[in-house]
Amino acid sequence: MLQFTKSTEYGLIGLVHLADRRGEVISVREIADTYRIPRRHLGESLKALCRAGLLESQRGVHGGYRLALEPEGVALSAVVAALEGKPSLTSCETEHPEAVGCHVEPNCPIRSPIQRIRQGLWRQMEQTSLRALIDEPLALPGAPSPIEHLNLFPPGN
Amino acid sequence: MLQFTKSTEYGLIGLVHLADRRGEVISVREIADTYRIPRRHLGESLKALCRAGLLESQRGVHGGYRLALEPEGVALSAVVAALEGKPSLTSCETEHPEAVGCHVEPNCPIRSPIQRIRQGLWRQMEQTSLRALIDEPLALPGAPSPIEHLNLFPPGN
DNA sequence: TGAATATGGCACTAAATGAATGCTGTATCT
DNA sequence: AGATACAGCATTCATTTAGTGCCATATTCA
Repeated sequence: MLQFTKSTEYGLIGLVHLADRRGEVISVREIADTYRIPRRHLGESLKALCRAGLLESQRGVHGGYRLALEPEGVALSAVVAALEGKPSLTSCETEHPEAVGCHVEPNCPIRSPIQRIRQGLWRQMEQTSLRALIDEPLALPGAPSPIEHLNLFPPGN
Repeated sequence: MLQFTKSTEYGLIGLVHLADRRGEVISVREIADTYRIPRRHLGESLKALCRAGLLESQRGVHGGYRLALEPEGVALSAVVAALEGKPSLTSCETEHPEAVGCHVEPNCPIRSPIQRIRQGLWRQMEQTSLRALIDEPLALPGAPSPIEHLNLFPPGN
């Protein structure tokens, strides 16, 4: 499904919590207890964000994490990239489609359109900062011309 | 992962193929053979799109499917909704979070922000028509103010 | 200095999801 | 009547994800 993983979800919870108390070093234990999410899993997410340079860690008794950047400088895309990789949307969007056995090429009619869709979604995440996540209604992009909506959500679903 | 399912992928391939030869009734066999994708799986996708009202079917020897609407009237969101449901992005975005055991509420700091993200992505898919998929570079939404990109794709990934 | 507590890194198991196909029925054309 | 194609549902198998185990290293404090 078109859905974030738990790793990303936990990572975002952690980031928002750390942004709220910026400057402080906060332990995984505290964050996990606050939101009652799996401590170890949250830990793995924050470790990854640390490796990605979005967090700074401090070991030892009063250790924990803190933001390495201003909330304005952290893109949602960077969080997702660190925790689940850049999305491909379709399987043939790999670097070497043949290698994974994509037989559709060169006839595939959606390869390039879907790549554009992915790029659009990705760009939107690049333009969404941690700060926007925290305190503002998501600034929706200027609307392209609307299309007719027929049977958008038919009863069967 | 943030990725379409094969069902959606196959459905989009079928839709684009049908849009290319609009008005004609084309069989699953022909489409599957053209792109060398699993016939049965493609069939299930087109069945679902038919139930959703995006396609019309004709049974019998020269049966098959054709578009029920103009390509301008088919939103990407409708296709995704028919084939994999409206995305939730996070598990707590259900109608009754308590029922699925979301303990994070009411402390969850990302519930509302992530809902906005989902809505933004969804809106973008609502504004992307089948026609746009076929023949135009994806009209990217007017860019919100860009943010600094630091460590967007660090080496670790 | 040694116990306690925190992150760092890797690996593993179990549950959930997705991909693909099997089976039976119905409609249509020749 | 027989062949072909969609309709609907179920089932099997593979992949992905969620969660945890284990051990090492760093830091604080008694």
